[in-house]
Amino acid sequence: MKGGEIINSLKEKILNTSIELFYKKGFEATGVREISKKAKVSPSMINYHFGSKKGILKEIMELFFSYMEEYLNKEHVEEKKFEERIRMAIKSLVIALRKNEKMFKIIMTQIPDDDIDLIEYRTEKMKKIILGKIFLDEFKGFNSNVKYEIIGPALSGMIFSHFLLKDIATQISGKIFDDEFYEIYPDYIADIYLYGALKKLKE
Amino acid sequence: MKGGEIINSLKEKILNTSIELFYKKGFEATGVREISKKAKVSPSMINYHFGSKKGILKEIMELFFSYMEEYLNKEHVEEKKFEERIRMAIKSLVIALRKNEKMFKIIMTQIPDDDIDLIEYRTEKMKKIILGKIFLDEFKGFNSNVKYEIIGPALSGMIFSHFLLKDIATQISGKIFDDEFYEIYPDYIADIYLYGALKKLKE
DNA sequence: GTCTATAGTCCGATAGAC
DNA sequence: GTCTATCGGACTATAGAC
Repeated sequence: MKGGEIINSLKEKILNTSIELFYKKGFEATGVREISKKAKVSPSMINYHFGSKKGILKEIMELFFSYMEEYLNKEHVEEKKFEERIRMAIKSLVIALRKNEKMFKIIMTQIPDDDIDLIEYRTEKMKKIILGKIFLDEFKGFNSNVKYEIIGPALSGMIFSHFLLKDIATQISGKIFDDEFYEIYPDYIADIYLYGALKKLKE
Repeated sequence: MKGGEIINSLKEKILNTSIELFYKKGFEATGVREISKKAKVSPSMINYHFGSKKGILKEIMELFFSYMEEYLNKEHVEEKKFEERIRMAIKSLVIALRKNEKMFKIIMTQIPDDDIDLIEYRTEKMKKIILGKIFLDEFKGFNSNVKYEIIGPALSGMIFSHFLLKDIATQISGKIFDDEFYEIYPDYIADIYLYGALKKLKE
């Protein structure tokens, strides 16, 4: 499971099936019987391998965040200038989220808000990714009265909402998001964010 | 219920309690017993007034969309120029969503994806709000090769994600979104969208 | 219109055999 | 490590009295 080892194939089957079902139907709407039936294992295997249904959620979070940290650490953006750093940060974030979009949606929308452990774990990890690694560091060179609690979330909002609202966007517009789309998407977002829609529209 | 009439106080109690619970815990995680207990009515009143638990969801959608349509129809932006129209559209959308942020989050994240009727109803109404009323009309004056399926969602993404991820944003940043915040928020979003973050940072 | 009582189903978790 | 069988409780919806 960790780092691509192939151990415990049954556990992986449960995990992958759970990701599909939690993504499509939601955590609460998915029963352990449904997971075990679709994964072709016994229901008791869920409790044996994960302790409880919530235990699956915990492992999904660990898998997602360990992937994200590893992926985003690979990038060396320190030596680039501001525009280029923002552009690269957007590109790598889009790639990383696209590879894990089901887990991302589950983690952002399906964690029960009364499970303090899971909520705190998510908060800590998201803080590391959003504040530490990607956005706030980039703004340190600037000394203005800009509200960072708007300008940062404005960027992450453009990206996050795409992955969270993908299905609804497809229902509304009919647009399907394929490889061709994701090739131009990060640069478009970067352009709008850095230079605005007006420049984009008039060019 | 419609247009502020005060009829059927028990039905309203159930509806308001449901909005609170669906927002906080999610639709599936909330039981009819819990709603009825908190609203201090009998569980059978839910089926009497709404037919089923899903019936509450349907009424929440109708309430939200009738409010949004009424509110957004009040604005007369046709005579303004592009920048001003975008700015006003953002402001009225933010005000309308803030007034109904709980219903909005429920509608965007809690509709069961296998309930075709509810999904289609949401799609039709969202299309009317997003495509027809607010964004796409604004771009008709431009003849460029700009991808509207990016530039439109980029704007709605900045706004929608704020309301969908508010709680997580507060957990991460500690920031609380008060009246003061919402006074500057729409213009900030408009500035970033129209002219970009770089201009904002350097001014 | 509102209640109590309950029917009928499904839930997550576990005991115990292999 | 994997299975079958089952416990105890919670679920939504409804019947029927008032």
